[in-house]
Amino acid sequence: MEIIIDIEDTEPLFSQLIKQIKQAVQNGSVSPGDALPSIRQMANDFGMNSKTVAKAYSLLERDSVIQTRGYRGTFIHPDARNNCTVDLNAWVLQELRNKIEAFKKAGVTDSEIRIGFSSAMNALNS
Amino acid sequence: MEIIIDIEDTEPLFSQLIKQIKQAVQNGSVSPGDALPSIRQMANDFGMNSKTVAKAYSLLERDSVIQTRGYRGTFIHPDARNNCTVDLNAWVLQELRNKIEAFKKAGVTDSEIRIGFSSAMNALNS
DNA sequence: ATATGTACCGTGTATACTATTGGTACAAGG
DNA sequence: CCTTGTACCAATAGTATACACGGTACATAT
Repeated sequence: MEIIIDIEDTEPLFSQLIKQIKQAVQNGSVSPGDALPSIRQMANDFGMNSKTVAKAYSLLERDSVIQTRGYRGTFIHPDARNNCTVDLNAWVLQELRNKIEAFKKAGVTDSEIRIGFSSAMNALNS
Repeated sequence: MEIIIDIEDTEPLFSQLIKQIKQAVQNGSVSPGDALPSIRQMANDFGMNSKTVAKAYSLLERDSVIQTRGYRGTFIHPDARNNCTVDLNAWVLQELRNKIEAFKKAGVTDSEIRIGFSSAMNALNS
């Protein structure tokens, strides 16, 4: 598995890491069950903070691309190859587009939509 | 109809204007069919820019609280009393809350939701 | 000429928000 | 003592955007 992190890139580091790992899974560079470097290991190798790697790992686990087994380390998920093609964000995007389109047809202003979105997010966080 | 605009208030001017007019309708200070001051008139009376008043008027017309008849001026909508209780923004808020709640249950991060929202808004504007 | 609402171009400012990153500490286990 | 993953709190910098404002122009009609 070959990973290249470009600090100059505008793309966030954790996002780069996710992409690279998913690519490695799809390339076949890594197989289900393979062990991944630990969070701190990975952080040292690329000069990143361990929190940044942890963020990437937690997102990858949510998507069932990897599996964390606590102190035993992190491994490629059995169904990694399928799961890393599923794009949760694309689903979110589509759903939101439909809603926003409906709002606009009703005459709602962009500003009002944005304000409503902010309110909704705040309401669900407190 | 008595209108009071407070520049010191943090609430936007156009928003204050909308509220006051809706209140006047509900109070009965104005009745359906009554004429409203013209945009420029209203702007002069309160020392506001005419664009600010125009914004308030256009939103009120969208909500069918007032009716603009071009060069003939602006009047209170026949169904103003009912329509000014309908809150379009509340509807938007509720719809978005439902969607966001569904996203969160699926494990989508707040950040990802926000990014998806931005993307959707941009996509529908270009 | 004057008045109506509306549309387009623009400017600036202040604010609020958020993503990213970092540091520290914890429980569980070898 | 070492590792594993994870949770908490904090600071920074950058972005985005809402808001108000200005000017000009148009078609319409008195």
